Amino acid sequence: MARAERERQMLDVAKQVFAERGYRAASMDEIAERCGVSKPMLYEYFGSKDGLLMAAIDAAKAELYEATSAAMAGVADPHEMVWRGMLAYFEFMDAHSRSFAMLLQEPLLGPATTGDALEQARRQQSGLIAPVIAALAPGLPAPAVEAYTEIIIGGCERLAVWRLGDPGLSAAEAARYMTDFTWNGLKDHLGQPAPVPAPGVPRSEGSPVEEAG
Amino acid sequence: MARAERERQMLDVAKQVFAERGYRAASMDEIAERCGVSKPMLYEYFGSKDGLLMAAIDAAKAELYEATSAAMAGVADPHEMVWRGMLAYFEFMDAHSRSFAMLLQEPLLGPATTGDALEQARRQQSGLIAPVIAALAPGLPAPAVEAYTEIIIGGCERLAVWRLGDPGLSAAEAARYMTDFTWNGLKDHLGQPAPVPAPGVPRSEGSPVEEAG
DNA sequence: CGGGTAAGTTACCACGAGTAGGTTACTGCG
DNA sequence: CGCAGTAACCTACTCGTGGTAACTTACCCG
Repeated sequence: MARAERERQMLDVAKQVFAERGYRAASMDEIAERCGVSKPMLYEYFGSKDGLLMAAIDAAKAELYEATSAAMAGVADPHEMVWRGMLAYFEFMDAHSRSFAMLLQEPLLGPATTGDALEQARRQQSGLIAPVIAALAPGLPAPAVEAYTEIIIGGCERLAVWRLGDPGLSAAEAARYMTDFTWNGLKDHLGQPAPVPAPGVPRSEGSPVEEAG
Repeated sequence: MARAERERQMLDVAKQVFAERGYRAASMDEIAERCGVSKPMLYEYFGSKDGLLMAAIDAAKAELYEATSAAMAGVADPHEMVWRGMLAYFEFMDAHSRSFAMLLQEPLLGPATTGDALEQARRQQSGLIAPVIAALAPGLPAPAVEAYTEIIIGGCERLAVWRLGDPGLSAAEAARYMTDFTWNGLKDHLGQPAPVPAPGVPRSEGSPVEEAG
């Protein structure tokens, strides 16, 4: 089998196995076996288990970037642009939930480089978002633009992960909440301040500080 | 040495080693050695490497909860309350950056359960935030409150991680951006829509889709 | 002193990442 | 045709590290 073809096949199988088992529990032996190939071939093509993961992330990153930027391209109204981008983002997460759940949800494993790879993906997203914000709020200083961009990205990620465990929120609804919050914050919803229950007091489920041990 | 004392010592050493090496690269042998104890003792006390990590996370979680809830307790004004909570959060991250960087930044490792543990920590935070939002915006439907809460948590995390690589943003500034964004979104900053550069066109660093291979 | 228990140890196993070195098979060339 | 070179590929191994079984010491209590 030709190199390019094998490489593609290996990547597909790897993505699948990683999604099924999680990165750590996935074994190179299994991936190799499912490819109908022996382990050293994987190392020939990807160098290491981390390398294989990185390649999978890079591929996903490219797909995500393509999906979101395509959705935003050619839209004139910035409000609409953000909406389209957000919607594309959440729909992409729906379509690839299995693999992205692994990336965003299961924390900590990583090859140190994995974090960097995800960080790169975020930089791509911030490259899409920041210009829109800057264009919308010309008076906003650059650091604020950057900070808001990060906040938006974090909000998107969190909402995406949260949605994995709660099927009651469609991609469109998530995108709507996100855009709404981005534009208005809480401002549009403010009523007269009601009393806020004091934190730190034991609640019905018991104090969370205690339940740790 | 008494059990409680040993346990505490082991936890301290483990946190340190995890922070130094990262979870994956940290070996149980090294942790044991640095404790001046043999490996099976670690297993006696924590069951597994994951268990040890979980214990460390639980401890950090409790500390974080305590710090933020203490900062918010006894404050009457909700606006002020959010500000205090955010500030406490970012200051906590400053103080514990090494360990929390590992938790939030390095993605993927995990024991499947680690993700759950972090999720629990987020639930604690959402337990602090959601009531404030609900109190502030009495008309806001519950699902929206939940969604906004997640967005805020995600924004905080992202900003915290981002700050790790960019020392130019103080905890107070981060907290200010976060509260400002939470209250106003972009609304307060909107100018007349300027033209937004179209996404998807190659930029100076080259197309990110290409740079993957 | 003797028994029970809790802290602690050595010496091991299993499993999975990564590698050395050899084998097949196809291509191009005299 | 026969031979060299090369590229895909495999068997069989090493080694680090998580995890465990079985034994040893030391203390407390009657």
